[in-house]
Amino acid sequence: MNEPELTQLLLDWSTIFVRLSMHDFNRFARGGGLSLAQMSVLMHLHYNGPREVMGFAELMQVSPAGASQMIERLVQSGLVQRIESRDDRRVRQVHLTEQGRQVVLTSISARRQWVESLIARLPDEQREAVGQALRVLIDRASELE
Amino acid sequence: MNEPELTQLLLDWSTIFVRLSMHDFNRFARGGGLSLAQMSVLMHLHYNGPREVMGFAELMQVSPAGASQMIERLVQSGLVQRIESRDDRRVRQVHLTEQGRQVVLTSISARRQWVESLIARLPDEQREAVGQALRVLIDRASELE
DNA sequence: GCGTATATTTCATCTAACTAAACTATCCTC
DNA sequence: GAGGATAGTTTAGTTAGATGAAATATACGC
Repeated sequence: MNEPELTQLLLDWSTIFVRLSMHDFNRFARGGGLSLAQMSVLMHLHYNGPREVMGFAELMQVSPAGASQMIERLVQSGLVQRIESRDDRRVRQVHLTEQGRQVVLTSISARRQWVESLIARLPDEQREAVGQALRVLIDRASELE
Repeated sequence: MNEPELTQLLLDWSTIFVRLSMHDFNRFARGGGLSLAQMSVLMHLHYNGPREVMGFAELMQVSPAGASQMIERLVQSGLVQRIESRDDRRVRQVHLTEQGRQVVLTSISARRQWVESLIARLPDEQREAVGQALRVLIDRASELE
């Protein structure tokens, strides 16, 4: 199998994944009283770890003022907390609170459900191969950045 | 390999995928002058096809009024168009315009880039197995809904 | 120490996004 | 064809999200 074919297969899979995931994302964000932008911040914190306020400004392509206020609203809601950096006291690291983490995990658990039911449909004789393939992808992806 | 192990592997891969994709999403949305909510609508249209205004209200968990206004702003920007349904003249199907489609494709092309560079890192002897595994996942996933 | 650069916040202000309620147009049922 | 249900829009009013400009606190270079 050549590279373009393989690339296309992985993109096809990505399409399916995005289609299934996006619905959950909207549902849990708004269902929990959060805007998409707020949920996006929480997801970033979950997947990429704590980040400075300026980091969010760059990440979300907004002004420092905008980022500061976005974080402030999330602090007010009890979903994140700001922790002063010891190295540089101008900087504040934004962390998920336990409550914030729960919001993210609830949303992600919806994904777990469809992933489980997908795995359950795999024929026994193909499980080993799928497992190996996923391991390879995960290993190689970790070298990407 | 048992189901829980396999589920975990697929979730691990999902985590990597989301982490890599989310950055592009923010960057292209705001870089193109769109809010996350607007980009989300365009993505939905791309991945799931045309949809009625009421469909968006349910999907995004907003009131019919909110959905109507959101679509109106996108129409004003030239990214989507409303087409009256022939069957039921109360209904208007929302479609991507060519311009809207380009916005989505530009954002998605960022993913193509990292997918290509990931595939390029796969050892030759594992390509066949990865290709097979992806085909299996894609086939089974299409049975999910 | 002094001047400059950086991280963040605050303020005034504008637009986006949302809701409830009232309204229009169309469909469906009996 | 009258009455009620459904799809969507409009309006008035609220909150979130954005900006630029000014303020504060801290760090860094010389």
